[in-house]
Amino acid sequence: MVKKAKNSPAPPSTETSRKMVLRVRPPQKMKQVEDDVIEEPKSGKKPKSGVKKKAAKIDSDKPKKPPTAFFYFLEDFRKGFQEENPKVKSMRDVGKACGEKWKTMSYEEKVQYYDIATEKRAEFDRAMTDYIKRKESGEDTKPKDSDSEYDE
DNA sequence: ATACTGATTGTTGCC
DNA sequence: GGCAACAATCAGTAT
Repeated sequence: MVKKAKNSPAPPSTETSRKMVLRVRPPQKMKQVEDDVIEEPKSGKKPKSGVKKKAAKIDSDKPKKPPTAFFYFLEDFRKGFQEENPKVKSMRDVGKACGEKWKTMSYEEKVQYYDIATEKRAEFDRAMTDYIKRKESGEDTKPKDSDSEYDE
């Protein structure tokens, strides 16, 4: 008996029809106004599969995708894992262990993280809207406060 | 020394 | 319905 492999992680009633406007990739080719332009500071690596380009992410203004429930679980799991496995080095090993345990977790246990992720997504949605609004409003990134250009 | 990789699952958007 | 790509993290590896 291999136990029911299908855990059926189907939330009874949490998020089903959530028409979130989380647009990670603009489907339509916008004007693509190269204002700030995505100028890769590096050799010009663009995100392919397994994207992980760190360093010099100028898009600090752009709200990135919020971590999923699994990621939140990872954060917590990582701490405990490192304590019991100080020899473990990076997330690779932890991730595997975490993923394994994640599958063994019950929905009730996972739902906690799901809830967090859901909230984060909502917040992200708002952040994105605000970001877009701000951008359309005319991205006024002027770190120069004080220094009144107008002489009063 | 710096940039990138790998591994995990979830979420999301388009075709 | 399914795929592709991206989200964090961190040590290790490659140039």
